[in-house]
Amino acid sequence: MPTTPDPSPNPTIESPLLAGLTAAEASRVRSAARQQLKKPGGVFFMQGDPADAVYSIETGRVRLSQVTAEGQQILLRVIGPGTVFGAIALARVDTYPVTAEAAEVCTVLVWPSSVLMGLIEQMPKLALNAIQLMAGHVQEFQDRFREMATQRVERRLARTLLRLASQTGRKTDEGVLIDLALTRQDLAEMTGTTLYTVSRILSQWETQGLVRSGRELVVIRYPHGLVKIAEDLGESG
Amino acid sequence: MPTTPDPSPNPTIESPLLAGLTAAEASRVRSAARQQLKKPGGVFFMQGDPADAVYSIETGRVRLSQVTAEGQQILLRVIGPGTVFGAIALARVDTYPVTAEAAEVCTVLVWPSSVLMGLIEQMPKLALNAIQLMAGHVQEFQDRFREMATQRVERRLARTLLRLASQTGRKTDEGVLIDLALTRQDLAEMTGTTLYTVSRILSQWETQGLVRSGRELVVIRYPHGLVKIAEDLGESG
DNA sequence: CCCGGTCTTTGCTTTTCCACAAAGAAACCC
DNA sequence: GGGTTTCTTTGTGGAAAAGCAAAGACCGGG
Repeated sequence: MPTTPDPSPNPTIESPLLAGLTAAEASRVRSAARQQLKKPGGVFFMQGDPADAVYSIETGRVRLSQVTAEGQQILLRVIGPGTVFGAIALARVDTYPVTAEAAEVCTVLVWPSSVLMGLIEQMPKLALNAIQLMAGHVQEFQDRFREMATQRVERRLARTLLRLASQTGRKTDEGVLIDLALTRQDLAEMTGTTLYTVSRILSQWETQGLVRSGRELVVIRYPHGLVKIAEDLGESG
Repeated sequence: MPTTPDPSPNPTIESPLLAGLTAAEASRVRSAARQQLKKPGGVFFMQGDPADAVYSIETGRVRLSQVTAEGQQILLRVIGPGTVFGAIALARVDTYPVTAEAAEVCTVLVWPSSVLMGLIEQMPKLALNAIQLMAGHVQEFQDRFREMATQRVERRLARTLLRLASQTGRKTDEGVLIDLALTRQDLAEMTGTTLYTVSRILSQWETQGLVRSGRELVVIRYPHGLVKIAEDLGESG
């Protein structure tokens, strides 16, 4: 998708919250945040905690998960640098609906939501950025809801892997490596199935040469094959 | 759920977009909208149309649906007076991801998104309302995604009916009538299943005395029974 | 009042996927 | 390196739900 070239000479990924702000505004917003460091497994907030801060990832990956009333866990997303999370705190919602935990060593920016709301009142652009962010999430989950409602496991798994590959994939000479330690259980929780089914499907794909998989490892050797499954081009495509 | 009493002496339901604004501000925002009338089946916008306006329902019900690449349709929600839709237009998204169509005779307020964005720059409160709105949608679809990922059809259908009942239910001496013409196909599309399965489950519930169902009709005779299924209190509850 | 369309039900078959069990493989930790 | 833990694979059985077909029910229009 070469829609926009990447003009950023900056090695740090800019938070989308700050997009389009003047340098002065951006630095003002940034300086209103404090920086926070977490070790792998460290928890930013738990589902049910009071929602009082908004986060933006500088480095590392964060897992967002949810536990159902019956105790089943699902993994909503795994997000990386430049991604904002906890933005729900801007909506006077009382508690976070998800748990956010560091998958790796992470540094993040944290804004107390009252502070950020104050800034929003002074910088409409910031408000529109926040709206845009939220809108993106609405779309993502609408899409994933539809996917869950209409599609079989195999296709959903293909999509999950492709999504992960686009977010966190690293090209190697063998193919695209999902550069993130995910167990079969994790993949199952993201896809809405069981670890057994994930394992079976990966095995099958492996014999077809589409992927190579191992312990907490998936390499997509032939992305087009997965795309074909994900989009059901069938036998003819 | 008698959490909040209804203090509004106003017969018209206030758009949540205007919540907390001063009367002057509210009327200014309202007067920036034009009113639009649609007959049943009339389309506000189609999935894929340029997203250039935000809507708020005054009267009537609106169906929001989506068609997958493979042509399968799903019904995302059926919304009523006071509900805002098309708010995605605030996010510089190019096209609407859903189709909005009148389920009944509808009157709505319409803001061109550029106008509303201009107002947002002047009224931070309006921005926060929009954010809140979006956040609610994110939550809803996260929840429904999780529901789809973890729960069986029967329970999902129970939840769908309870959700509909709370939004659009009308108490009768027989029970709670879902006051909206929905076919089995519609219910299936909302629940993520097939019309056959919906029909079977409703039949089963009917023999148990939980509901009465007919052509485009469902009456919940014993809501607690559905809640039990929805929450899986099992045999013991 | 009959006809045609839409909606619903129900029986049967097939597919998909889950659930459990058990064994194998890789990583970890003294 | 032995033992433990965690992760993965694979076999088997069974439940849930989809898909298909056909008949019945309801509705509206001429």
